[in-house]
Amino acid sequence: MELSKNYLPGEVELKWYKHWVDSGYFHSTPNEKKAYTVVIPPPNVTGVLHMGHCLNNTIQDILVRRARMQGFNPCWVPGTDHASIATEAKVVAMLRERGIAKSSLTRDEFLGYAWEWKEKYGGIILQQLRKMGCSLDWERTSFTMDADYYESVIKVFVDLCKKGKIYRGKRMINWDVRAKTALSDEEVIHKEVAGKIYHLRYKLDVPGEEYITIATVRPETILGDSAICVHPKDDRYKKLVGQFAFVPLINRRIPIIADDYVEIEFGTGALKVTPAHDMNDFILGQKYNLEVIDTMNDDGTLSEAAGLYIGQDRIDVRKIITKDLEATGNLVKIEDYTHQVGFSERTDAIVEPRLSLQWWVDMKKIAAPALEAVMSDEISFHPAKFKNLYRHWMEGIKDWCISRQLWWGHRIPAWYDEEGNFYVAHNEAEVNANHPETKGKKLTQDADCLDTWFSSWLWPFEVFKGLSNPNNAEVNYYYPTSTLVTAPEIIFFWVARMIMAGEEYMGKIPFKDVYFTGIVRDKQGRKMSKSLGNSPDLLGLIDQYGADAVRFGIMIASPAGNDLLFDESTLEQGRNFNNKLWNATKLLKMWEARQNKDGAIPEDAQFAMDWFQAKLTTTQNEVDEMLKTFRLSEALKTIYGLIWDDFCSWYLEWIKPGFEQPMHQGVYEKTVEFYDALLQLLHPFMPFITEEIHHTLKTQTEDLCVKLYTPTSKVDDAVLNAGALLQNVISTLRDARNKNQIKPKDAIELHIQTSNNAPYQTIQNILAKQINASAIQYTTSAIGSSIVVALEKDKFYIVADQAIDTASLKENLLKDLAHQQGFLISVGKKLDNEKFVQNAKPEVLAIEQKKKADALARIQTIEESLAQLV
RNA sequence: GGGGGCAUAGCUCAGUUGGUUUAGAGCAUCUGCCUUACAAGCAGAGGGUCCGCGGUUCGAACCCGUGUGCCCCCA
Repeated sequence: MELSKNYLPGEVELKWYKHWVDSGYFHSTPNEKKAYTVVIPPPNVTGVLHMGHCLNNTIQDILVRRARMQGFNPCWVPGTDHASIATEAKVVAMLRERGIAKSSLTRDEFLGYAWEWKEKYGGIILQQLRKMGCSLDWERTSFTMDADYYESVIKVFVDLCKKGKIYRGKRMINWDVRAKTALSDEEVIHKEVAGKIYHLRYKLDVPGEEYITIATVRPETILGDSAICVHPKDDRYKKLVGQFAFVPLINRRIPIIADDYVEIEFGTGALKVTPAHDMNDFILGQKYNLEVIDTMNDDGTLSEAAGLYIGQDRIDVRKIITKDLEATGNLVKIEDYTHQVGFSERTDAIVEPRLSLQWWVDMKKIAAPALEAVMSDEISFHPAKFKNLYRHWMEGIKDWCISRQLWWGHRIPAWYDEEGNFYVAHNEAEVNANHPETKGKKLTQDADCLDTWFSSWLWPFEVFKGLSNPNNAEVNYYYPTSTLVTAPEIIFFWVARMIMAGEEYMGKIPFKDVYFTGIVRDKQGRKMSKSLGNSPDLLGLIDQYGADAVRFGIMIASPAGNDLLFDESTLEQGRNFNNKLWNATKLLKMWEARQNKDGAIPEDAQFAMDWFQAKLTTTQNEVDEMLKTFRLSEALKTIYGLIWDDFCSWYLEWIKPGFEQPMHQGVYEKTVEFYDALLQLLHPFMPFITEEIHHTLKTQTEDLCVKLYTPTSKVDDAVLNAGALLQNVISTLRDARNKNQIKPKDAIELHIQTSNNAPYQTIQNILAKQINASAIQYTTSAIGSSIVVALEKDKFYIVADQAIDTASLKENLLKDLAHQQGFLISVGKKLDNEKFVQNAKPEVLAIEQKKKADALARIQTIEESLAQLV
């Protein structure tokens, strides 16, 4: 079979993914093996694959594939989140394009369109995950609005109400005037905005005093003012406290109060208090029992209560009222002022603080066990630094507003009678049963839906129907899950709440390890986002480089818990690595055709094999350890180095036969075995190419995907050291050749001066091949007209048909000498220090003494070499 | 304003309870090679005030304090 010049990923990837799925390798059912469960952080049903997903799911796939090869029964559950706000926005936009206004539809009609949209466009992302090679169990795809799942969400709501952990309350909330919904704090994005601060004077109802001047960034809200507040220690205003002033334009008489909340230095030191439209003012209003005047409608226009500008948008009103205030002489001045403004994460509308009757989860009542689980390391965070962040948030936790003014989602199971009483139950019949007085009365269900996170917090157990079908065999087998892989930005939205729900409903934590990925940023360190347009087209990249190369590129640059700056050059590196693997395969296939069964395995090849076996085992153990501690990026780097440097650059060159010479069968077969072991180690990271080469090398009885990885035995350190010596000698002599401008094609003669020939004799054939030496001899004295190189305690003389550059040779030796002498001094300082000798551990002392002896020996070798040069 | 994190080579990062050579890797750079798997390659090299200052210690990239700069979360 002729292999192509370069590796071509396209067809290979399609072929193997289909084969894996058809073979049922990704499907899991409970069995006698140990489960390794991962639930995917469900992407929004509206989502398309981006770099964040790519990183996140590559990591999960690495863990899951590794577990599969280690003999676990892995189950990686796919699914999507109904994403109430995002999906509803998409559907509204689609309807608008068709000329249909949401307001013209009934709830059921709208939901009809929404489901239609979901079936047609939703979940594209799940198809895209297949392209990446993700070994998800596709027979278990879940959706947060599946019928059972929906029931469970309702059940949890009713249950928490019964337990008094959900309440209904009027609170200041973040209002999205475009989506006409409340937002949780986490859905508000604060941005710095260049605005203005307006100084306005209010006429005083005090004889002899004319005005008091306040400073505000929101002049349009003065119509809702119900007080002016100053600091009690502010001498400028002391005499005014307890007096009254008039709100300009409408002449409402409001009190002047004092509270140390006010900053004396800020603005004029006098604050207008608008309890209905500012979080802090609301708190002040409650404290001083001030009137709450809600001057805004739910669409951001001014309400009847404002008295003026009714029906006009608050942003337009700001301009108009400024002019009117100027006309009446109430405007003192306008200054530039930069401040934080909240924007809706979904609609980008300026968020308005607004009073509203909403449903809340009393977080203090459910947070304690979830905090304890993480602080006691029952759940481990990787990296651990996120523990602090988590503790801080959990200790200062605030109640969770869970109602959203949307139709797409889980409708709140509360019914109101005409007197405004409300009843929570699974359905209307249950309301009637529990409250006989409601029979025959007209009941109306709450129009709102629950926050999306109120359903996704059940994900780790409800994907196994842990709540809709309690104690079923699957949830008992798969729950708690093993590892959660997610972005640190949703530690509070999702991770913390899943832990709470797990404790509350399963009585068990939902996962043992949480691996926080970094955030994917562009080369300039900016977060990837649609608006910046700096998010690359992932499927295009997969087409261009291959899925394995994309996986490689994103993992190699991805230190645990640190953000990664995405740069396409790492994908190129991944593609080059594919090609390297492919070319090594081509080399082996060439050797396969030229085997020789006669005689024993040559001594130098045997040495190379022993060395690589030891190297492989050592590295396998290192990689095991790294993966156990979630250092995935380091593990990949280690495997990359093992394959490229140790296997390809050293080992294959060492066993390479002369031109068109055969290779001993024993060597060939062992080499194929080595390569297969390397492919297995790499498989979780780069599944496609490894599977392909696994089958190209020879006829296999099983697929690499499910081949069990067996832990390896002990390592022979002596052979590792011998290999390191050989590498060191080769590199040093190649450097000497280079520096003396000996052409690669020109052969040299090498004379070694050493007190112990033995270590060199086993490796001398390889050495000769690697430095292009026609002969290697041993000598007890200096060789004239040669290039001398000092290494350890030994000297090497290179004889070549080449003028010797004594000057550069001398320079190199002197440089080395200076280094060794400097080193000797630093070691000497320690050893001459009595306190060091007294206090240091014996093994540390021994090391220092050996360092000193080695340095002295090396200095002697170098000095002798220098002497010979003159 | 409150909290958390980071600072090591041009870039991205390792550096595992303070001592295994006056700090390592990959990428990038430079030099020489179209050497019979691979120029998407091979061989080799150069490159660092471990952010500044102070302290603890026989010994600090590592521990403590402080300053500076950057990032994130919350208000």
